Formats: sequence, C-alpha cells, structure tokens
Amino acid sequence: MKIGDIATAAGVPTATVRFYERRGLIPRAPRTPAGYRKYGGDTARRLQFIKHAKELGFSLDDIQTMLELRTDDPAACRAVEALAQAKVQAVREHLRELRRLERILSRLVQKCEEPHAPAACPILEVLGKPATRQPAPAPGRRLA
Amino acid sequence: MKIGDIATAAGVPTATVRFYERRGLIPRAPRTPAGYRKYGGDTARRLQFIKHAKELGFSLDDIQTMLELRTDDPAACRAVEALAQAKVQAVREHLRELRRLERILSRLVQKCEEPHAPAACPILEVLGKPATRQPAPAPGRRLA
DNA sequence: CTTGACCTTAAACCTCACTTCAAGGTTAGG
DNA sequence: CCTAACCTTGAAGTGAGGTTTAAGGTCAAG
Repeated sequence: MKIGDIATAAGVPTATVRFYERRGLIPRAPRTPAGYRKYGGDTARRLQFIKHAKELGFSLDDIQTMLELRTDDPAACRAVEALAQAKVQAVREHLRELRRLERILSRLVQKCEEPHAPAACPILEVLGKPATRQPAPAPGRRLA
Repeated sequence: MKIGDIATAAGVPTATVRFYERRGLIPRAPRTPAGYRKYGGDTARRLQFIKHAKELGFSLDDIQTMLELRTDDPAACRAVEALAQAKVQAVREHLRELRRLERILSRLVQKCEEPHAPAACPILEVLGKPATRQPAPAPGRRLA
C-alpha cells in the first residue's frame, strides 16, 4: 500500500497522513528503494482509530495519549475512560451554552417578525444596550 | 477617555481595542497632541455592541456587517434578521451534532463501567473498529 | 520516449481573534 | 528629577489542524 491507498481507504488527504506521521500519531513508514512510504494494515487501522476519535471530538493530543496507552492493560482502560468522561463533561457544558444561545437568538428573530416601528430594529437595539445581566461565556473564543 | 479607560469600561484589553480599530470595527480615534487616542461615549457603546454580538456567537465579520447597517433603516433590520436567522440555524445544527456525540460518548463510558474482560477496553475497541458503515469507494485511482 | 498520475521533501500559508514584543514617547505623583 | 504607569507603532507570534507550494523523482501505459 502506498500513501494514496491508505489515504483513500481512511478518507483523508495524503497530506494529512504525512502530517500525522510528522506529528507522531502514526509511526514513520518504511520506504521502498525509491523512497515511497509503504504501509500494511496496521497503519490503516490506526488511521481509522484516529478518524473515529476525531469524530467524537477528541483532540489530536487526546488521541496521541490514547494511542500511547494502547497496550492491553487494565490501567489503560481507566485512563481512556477518564479522558472520555472529561469529554462528555465538556460536551454537556457546550450544550448548555448553545441552548441558551438558541433561546436568545430565536427570541430576537421572533421580535423582528412581530410588528415594530420600522426604524427600530429590535436586534440592533438589544445588542446596543449598555449591559445585560448574566455572566455569558461565548461559545468558542473567550475575551481576555 | 484614554484607551485604557474604554478598555476597562468594556472589559477588553487595550490591545483588543487597537485591534478593532485596525480591523475597522471602530472608527480611528482622534489623537491628543501627544498621539494618544481619545474617546467619547460613542466608542464605548460600540464596544458594548461588539461584545454582546460576540457573546451571541457572531463573528467579527458578521458584526462589521451589522455595524455598517446601523442606519435606522427598515432594510437594515431585515438584513440583521437574516444574519440572526442564519446564526440560529448554525447553532441548531451544532446542537444536533453535540447531542449525538453526548449519546455516543456517555454510552462508551457506561460500557467501561460495566464488568468486562480486564484487558479489553470497550472504548479502545470501538474506536479501533474498521468502520460503522462505509460508502465503499470504488477501486479506481483518485485524488487524495 | 512521452505523458500523466503518482510519489518525495521542506517550508510557507490558511483561519480567527487576538496577544506579545520591541523600542520607544508621555504623564502623574512624590 | 525620577519613576511607574500609562501610551505609541509595526511586526511577529499563538493555537489547532491541517493545506498548499515549489521543485523535483518514479512508474506504468501507450
């Protein structure tokens, strides 16, 4: 298997496979005499693992940790479980924030659709107000 | 008001105020003879607006659009409403994804807590599986 | 032998919203 | 006068997770 083959199999660009190698997520592949990377099934399975974990919201750092733990050792399972627990917590937190946001935004849109003075956009008005009471961390980035 | 004053008032670092000025989110402030920026209440209100909009998940690009529309014009309200609608849609989409994730992750954690062979971590097993379902790419050569 | 699809590398670039740095100038207080 | 705390600028750095580019080498088909 050449790089294009596992890349296609795993559904990622070849550049990403090289990037993972450089980053240490997959081992350095042995080369053919011409210098081409050659792969066996191990790397394909590893790329699957990475892909699944990424889809579940694990960062590449998390994934590296898990890959390093993949000795079939009961302690590894506990470490992985802890990682997954933390991720569930983070996801739940994120869900709470987004639900709040959805509520606020959909109310604003609704107000826009109710009759109002044509020169007074309710959204612009609300946004312009001096302060709303509620400590409101935004999703994503945070102010310094 | 000097830059530190509005920055404190708005709860952002001075560097951020300068950054917003460079980016065109707030107008270039007039300078004192020594070159210091001096501000009136307008900019403070604008910073408030930016802060609120950011908390609702609008990007700086979105915010710039809204600020450029802030003539008291009924068309502006419709444009802002469209922006908010799009944001609500995005938030809902994000919510769906996160809920799916939460379900999957919490099941995995639960499986870890049930009794299982000590050397077989259910999480590592699930992550390592070839695929849940695959559209099976055709065996032709494709760009990677 | 030529074409085109594939492969190699290092290094630069991307997004987003800032933050930090370097190298200075200004001002208020003591 | 001195010092600390402010302020100025442009440029570069951060983080995450890659993507793109440049400049080439390899290989199978026609």
